[in-house]
Formats: sequence, structure tokens, C-alpha cells
Amino acid sequence: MEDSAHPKRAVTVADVAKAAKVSKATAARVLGGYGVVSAKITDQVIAAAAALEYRPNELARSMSTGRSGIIGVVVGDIENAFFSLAVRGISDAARLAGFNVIIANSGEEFDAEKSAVDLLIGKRVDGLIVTPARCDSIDHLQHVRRAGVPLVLFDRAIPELDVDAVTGDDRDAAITATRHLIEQGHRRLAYVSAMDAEGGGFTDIGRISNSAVRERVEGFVSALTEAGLPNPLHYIRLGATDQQQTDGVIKRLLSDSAPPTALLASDSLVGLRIFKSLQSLGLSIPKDVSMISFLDADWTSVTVPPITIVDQRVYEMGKLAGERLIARIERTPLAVERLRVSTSLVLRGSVATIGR
Amino acid sequence: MEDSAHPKRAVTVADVAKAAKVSKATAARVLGGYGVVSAKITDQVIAAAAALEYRPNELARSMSTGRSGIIGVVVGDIENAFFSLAVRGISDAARLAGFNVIIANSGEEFDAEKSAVDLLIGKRVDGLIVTPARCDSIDHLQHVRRAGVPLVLFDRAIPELDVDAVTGDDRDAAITATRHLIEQGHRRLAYVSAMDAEGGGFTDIGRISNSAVRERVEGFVSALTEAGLPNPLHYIRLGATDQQQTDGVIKRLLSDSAPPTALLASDSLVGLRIFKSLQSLGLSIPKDVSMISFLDADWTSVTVPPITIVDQRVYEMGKLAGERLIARIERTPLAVERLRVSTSLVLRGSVATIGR
DNA sequence: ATATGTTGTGAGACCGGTCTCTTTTTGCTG
DNA sequence: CAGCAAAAAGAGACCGGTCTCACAACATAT
Repeated sequence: MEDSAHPKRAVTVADVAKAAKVSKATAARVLGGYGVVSAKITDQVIAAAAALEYRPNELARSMSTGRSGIIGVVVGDIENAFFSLAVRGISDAARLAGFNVIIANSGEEFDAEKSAVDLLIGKRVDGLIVTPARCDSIDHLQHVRRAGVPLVLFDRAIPELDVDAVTGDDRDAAITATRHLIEQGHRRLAYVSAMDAEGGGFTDIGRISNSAVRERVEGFVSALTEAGLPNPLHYIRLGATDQQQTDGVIKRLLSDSAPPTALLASDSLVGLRIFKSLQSLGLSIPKDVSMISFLDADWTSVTVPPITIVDQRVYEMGKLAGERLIARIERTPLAVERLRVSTSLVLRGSVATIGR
Repeated sequence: MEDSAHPKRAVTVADVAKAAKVSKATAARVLGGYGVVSAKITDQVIAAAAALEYRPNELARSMSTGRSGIIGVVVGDIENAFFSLAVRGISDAARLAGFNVIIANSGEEFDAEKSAVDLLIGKRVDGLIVTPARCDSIDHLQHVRRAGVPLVLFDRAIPELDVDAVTGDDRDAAITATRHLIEQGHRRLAYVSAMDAEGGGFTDIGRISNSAVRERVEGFVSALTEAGLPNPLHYIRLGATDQQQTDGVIKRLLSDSAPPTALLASDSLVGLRIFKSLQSLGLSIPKDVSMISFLDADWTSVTVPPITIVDQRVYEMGKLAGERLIARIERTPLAVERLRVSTSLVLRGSVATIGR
């Protein structure tokens, strides 16, 4: 009862010092684990601290040491399996090195990302991992660098920024997936992404502000071109942001005079939406339409048929990003790099062989 | 280049004050947005701050105000869709109230949970949301309360603790699901959970240390009892912690002399594993075995047949927990409560009607 | 004109740690 | 037992904000 009445000012080193009958400095040395203190006094202080239930104020500690022991992570959407797995990888790497993680959600919105970054800098995080929502606006990230806070980009690279980035091998992954479809006899291939369509239609690959998506599209196009297929841009669609939008995109795609026979989904959320769209249209996979999705998400292995996917090894990506950031924080001398985590195509049952 | 050479000590209020030719106190008033300052001086200070790219040190701010503006969340496993959705709800509630969220993973391990709680308290979070891994060890949580930090339990309640808890209506949910199975003619029903089996076998409901699971089991048993079915504990299985364990559990369950005809999965991860087990055993749902899972996870709606589930409305649970915690932080006078978020049974295709 | 109040600004204590510098104690050697 | 170095303990500045209090300047009341 008297808990709430008595807000009970937290126990400080000074309190412990008094109880142990030593100076504040000595108590601090014991409690902070630095300097030299005799065994006898150490015991006294520890006993006093235990009796008083002393808990160090990390805030104060961070303030004088200048290190907070936490790394900030700004992701697009924790609810997305891609990011939650990545966060797990980052957390594991962080914990191993004695760091903690503070997570902020940008919802893939630039302004939210910006204020999240500002806030984390304000909290004096020791380092920052960011999934930039747009690769064309880099002021806030440049600011991070000027503030002297180590930064690692995740999933998307920004070459102009001269900073480490951990990504998948998106271009190659898309090429591999696309080639596979072509080898199976497909000639009309569509690529579907959730990127916001600027002005409604697809205009120019170079203008896709998300580098991961851009590189996948480039890979897709290059594989089509290499196979001598005409009009590689014709079936590229953006804007599959929710189920309704996706339904529309898919319906329009398939009512083309020459509809695509295979779909490549830019991520597992889009993949799931496409799957549901096809289901609601009464189409069968792979008989009516083939598909490949990115990410080995839960749902992809329990559908009928199970979905052929590009395995992105997101956990490793996250772990690598975490490790890289920590190396930076610890001032390990390293060249700025783009680290690519290789992917692999996992063949399951969603691609039909046709035309043979 | 000179970025890294010049670690560039951060700009402080004192720097801004000097540049604006005012006292530190005045600059602080402008920058901190408190007290009264004339318009003219305000402009001067703001201009100086902008020129110097001043960023407040939130650490220092927190130290003097005693409020950090962050709430700590300790979850079992962010990778689990249940928790990532909950975190989203919590984050949204927090952001709305101007708080930020710091997340720690316990991996459902008690020691990890304990140290995470300690750490967050050390970071002087303004409040804490915890998913207690065990409802029988409460020392560390009692410590939170003694430290005067508001606490809200999530998903699991601990009556002895006299603290707010936001949970599902687990007992009712289990009853509803079980009754549904009974109504469809099932007489031998199994309940499968991922809880660690203490000593291998299932002994006593009261000893299940996770209150959510315990209440679900209680509901399950009570529905069976109410229907006059014999031996309600006979098909309760714990320990479905990974795919291999689950395969074993399911295989043993179905090779019983009188095997169950329906399975109730304690959460969506177990549900998925059960689904895969059944698949690998070549059994068809619902013809050979019926099943119901908790949580409207992605995978449950795209299987054949889609899975009948208990919809837990986790986002709402998270949001509610966040709001409740914030109310506590802001000292809103409220009675300690257990808030139950109601669930509903979503009928899909994984339950067969038999014996009629 | 003097008393009273209001408003804006400055000086400096404070939060709870760390850490440098000084002083005291201890132990060893000649 | 003096002499000295090394080890242990203490005193107090500092980190970068907030915030209380003192004071100055000016407006209003008497």
C-alpha cells in the first residue's frame, strides 16, 4: 500500500556508500566494476548494495561514459515477417556483444523514419541500423554520420551515402527466379511489388526509390532481355499495397489480351496477397498461373501447392548487420562495404512446366 | 573525411547560449520549451540552434526530469506473429501518447526475462509491459513494483501480483472451440501445447506455469466434463516445442488405441507444426483429423482446407496494454484490473462433422 | 513618488553516475 | 625504524540537461 504513497526515491551510489561507511567514489568503483578496491571493502559495499536493493541508473552511467550500450533499429514494419526475423538476428548479435536494441517502426513512411532517427540520436544510441524507406532522400542519414554515430543500412543500399549496407543479392535472386520461370517454358512473366506507384503507372526503373525492389526489377528485366523476350517492362506492376489493390492489379494483369503465365512477387506479403487473389478468382496454381515469391514465410510451405520461393536468409542478414555495426562502434578499421547475403531458389510446387 | 577524425563533441545548450549571447538558462528554456522567454530572444536562440545543428541530449534530459519517455516491453519472441502484432499495438498506443518503445526478447526463458527487466529498470523506463514466462516466479516483478515503475502484464495474468493484466478470454475461448468440436460430433479431443513438459508427462493442470495455457486447458477440460466425456485429461499434450517434438507428439497421439479425432492447438506456431505433422503423415484435414488453432495467423487462411481458428485480436490487446500502462504512468486513478479481450471462433474448413 | 506586481533573464544547484587528482594507508626494503 | 613506492580510499569536477531562486526592468496601483 505504501508503495505508491512513497514513490521511494531510487537508491544511489551515495546511499550505498553511506550504508557501507565508505566514500561515494569507492562505492562507485565497486558498483561500477572499475578501479581497484580491497576485498574487504568490496564485500562491505556489495552487502550494502544488496541490502538496499541498489540498481544502477544506466542513464546517469551513459551520460558520464558517453556510451549508452544500445543500438537503434529503424525498420519498415515489425509486423512483416521479413523485419521481425531481421530484428531477431540483430538482437542476437547485439546481445552477444552486450548491447541492447531499441526498435522504431517507420511504417515505410519517410517522415516517420526521419523523426525516429532523430529521436534515437537524441537518446544517444551507440549506433543505428536503418531500413531507409526511400533511397533518394538522405539528409537525415547524412546527419547521423555528421553526429558521429555509426550507421549501417539494412536491406537497401544508398551508394551516395558512403556507409555500410547489408542487403540480399537482389539482382541475382531476381535473375535466378526469372530464368527458372523461362526455363520452365514461360514467356510472359509479370513482376508485382507493393511499392507505391507514383502517379499510378510504372514509368522508369531508375525512379524506384527502394533499391532492393529496383534491383530485383533490374534483374527481372535483364533475365527477360537475355532470353530475347520482347517488351520486358510490359508486365511490371507496382502498388499492390493491400488485398484490394492487389486483387485489382492481378485481375487487370490477367485480363490482358496476352496474360502472363507466371508471377514474381516482390515480397512475401505481396506473395500472400497474390495467392489470395488467385484463389478468389478461382484460378489454380500452377495449372492456370505459376508464381514465385520472395522470403521463406510460414505460409509458403503449407499451401497447395507449396510456393517456390527465393530464400533470403533474413536472420543472417540481420545478424550480419548487427555485427557490422558493432565492429564500427568498436572502431574496428574496416572499409565501407556493401555486404550481400546470397539467396537461393527453393523449388516447390508453384511453377508449371509449359509449352514442351 | 574529417568527420571521423574529429569526433565532434555534440552541441550543447551552453554552446547555443554562447552563440546566441544569452545565458544557459535562457537558451535551455527556449530549447526545452518551458518557462517564459521574449519573442526576440526566442528567435535568436532558435537561429543559433539551427546554425549549430543542436540536438538535445535526451539522456541528460531524462536524468533531470526523471522521465525517459520510453516504455519497455519484454516479450517471449518477436519472431512469433502473436508478439509482433502485439508490439505493433503497443507501439501505436505509445506513439500516440508521445512515448517510445524499447523491446527486449526473453525467448520465453525466465533468466533472460529477469535480466531484461533489470536492464530496462536500469534504463529508467517510465513503464514496463511484460509477458511473464512463468507465472510462479514473481520476485523480479515485485521488484519492479517496489521500484515504483508502472507495470502491465501481457497475455498472462498473475493474481498474486496485484497488477494490471491484459489477456485474452482464454478459458472461454477454449470452451467455445471445444464445444464446437463436440457439437460437430467429436468425442475424443486432444489439446496440444508447446509448454515445456516438466518431467516428460502431463501431471496437473494447476502446475502449468503459463496462465494463458493453463486457462485454455481448464476451459478445454471443463467443456469436456460438461459434455460428460470421460477422461478429459487423457489427450492433453505438452512439449510441442519444435517440429520434431511435434511430429513425435502427434504420431503418438494418433497411434493411441482410441485416437483423438480432433486437435486443439494452443497457439499458431503449434498449429503450424501440427499441420505439417499431419501433412507428413499423409493425413487429410478434416477427413482424417479435425483441428482448430489459436490466432488468425497468415498461414491459417491459405491452407487447404483453411483452418478454423480462435481469433485473438492481438493488436487490440497490445493497444489496450499500451494505453493502460500510459494511464498508470500518468497517474490516472484506476483500480487494478484484469482486462480480457474477447475472442471469437472463426469457422473455416478444418473441422469435420462426424457420427451423424 | 513610492509601493506592489509582473515579466524576463541570469546564476547556480541538482540528477547519479564516472573519473581525475590528491591524500592516506599499507607493505617492503635497507 | 626510517624511507619510499605502491595500493587503497577520498574529494570533488564533470556530463548536459532542468529547475529553483534571485534579481532586474518595467507596468500598474496608491
